[in-house]
Amino acid sequence: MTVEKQTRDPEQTKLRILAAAKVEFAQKGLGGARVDVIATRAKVQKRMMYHYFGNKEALFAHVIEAVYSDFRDAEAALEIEKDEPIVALQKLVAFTWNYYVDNPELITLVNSENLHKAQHIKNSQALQKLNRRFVDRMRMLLERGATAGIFRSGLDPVQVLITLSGGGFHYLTNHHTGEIVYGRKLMTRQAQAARLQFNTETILRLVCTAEQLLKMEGT
Amino acid sequence: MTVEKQTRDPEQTKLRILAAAKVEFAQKGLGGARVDVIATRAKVQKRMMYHYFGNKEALFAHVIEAVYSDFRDAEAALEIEKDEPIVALQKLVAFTWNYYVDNPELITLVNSENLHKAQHIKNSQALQKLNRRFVDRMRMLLERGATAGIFRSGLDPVQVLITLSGGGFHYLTNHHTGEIVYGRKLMTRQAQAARLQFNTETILRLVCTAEQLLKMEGT
DNA sequence: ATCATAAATAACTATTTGGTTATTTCAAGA
DNA sequence: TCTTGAAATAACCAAATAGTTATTTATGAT
Repeated sequence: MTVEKQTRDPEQTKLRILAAAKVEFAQKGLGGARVDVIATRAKVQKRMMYHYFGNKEALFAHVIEAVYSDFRDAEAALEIEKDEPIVALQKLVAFTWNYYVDNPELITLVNSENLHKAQHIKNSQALQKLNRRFVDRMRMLLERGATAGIFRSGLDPVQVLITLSGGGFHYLTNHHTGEIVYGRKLMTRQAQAARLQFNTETILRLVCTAEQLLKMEGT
Repeated sequence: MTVEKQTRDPEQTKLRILAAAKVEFAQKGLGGARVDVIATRAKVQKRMMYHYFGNKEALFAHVIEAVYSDFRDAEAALEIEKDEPIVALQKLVAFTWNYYVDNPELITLVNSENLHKAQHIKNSQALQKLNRRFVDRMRMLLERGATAGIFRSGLDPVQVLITLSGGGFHYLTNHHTGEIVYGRKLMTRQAQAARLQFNTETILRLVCTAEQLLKMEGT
């Protein structure tokens, strides 16, 4: 029987630390997270975390940046510019919602980063570039729709994006207090499906012209 | 000159602790908040906090409950049932937005409570009662509008409320990362006014019938 | 083979932190 | 006015916590 020898693998070690940190930071926030817990969960000596990442906050910054950039990469892969405007919008709303549902850490991590005034990503050039393209994609989509006469013209892509993401993000991030405030379960399969549908409707009604809405109500 | 003698005032002491706790919890979250900081800021011996509130988490629970119930009280005082539906809705959107802007602690406290799965308010009867009435007010408003033929019928008041509050809450809670994501200032006076206007528009387009929207575009 | 370097381990520490013990002081009701 | 319970103070403590020092060990290049 082989004694478990300490195989050296810096890449794997870094990834394990990052993965464990993501879970811990997402669960407790930056302030509530414990480096010992991260080390234990990563099955790594705490010292290695300091070796590879410097300190707790720098580790947090790494996690945030990775999580954000994964999100944008996935969104870019949708290639909504290839769909007709309404379908593209529906796809984007659904994608955003499903991504939040499938990656609940994203939400609590973003909240934690905001509690700290976004100081950990403030100077990330990589994120700024990713995000500029993200806004541009929405701008172009809105322009295509307006040219086709189905979207209102003059819509601010940033406002639309905030409303679009907020319709999912806000629901999910506050679902615990929400269940008390609204007196109903919010995370059942049906409730989730209902929210996605409602949010899709909200965005379409926001973006489409009144004439287009009348036309669609017929179907 | 009078030596500052220790005047006894339990009510004032409790209020000072509560006020200091609200600031500290809002600023750092439950996990990041420090009881020593709260005591210092309240100009109170730390022991008094334990005397009146038991422990850190119980104090947090008190803060959350107070903040929530202040919010609902203020909303109830609007008496939107006295206005015609569209005006009532506009008032409610504006009130909600302005309340968030004027009480930024509310937002971070709610986020923190959600990170802890709402366990501190889970059993509050008082909040449940307040909130049931809150949902009822929206339900009645939607019914009034539908009867008048200006709102769509069959709208779920909970979905509308979540979208309405989310349009403000999400914008404000994530404005730090938002400024990086969207590459623009989000908290200038103009940006704030623009967001309120946009959110009002979003809710009206969501709730009004297409015919009503066409009619309103004329003006 | 050996050597230099980075990876991994183990034990330690200064400080912080939530919470407590022990004591004094005020003020209202008998 | 005296007494009693609550309000306030001060000093203390054990556990937790982020970060370090010191040392060993595997591995790839020479």
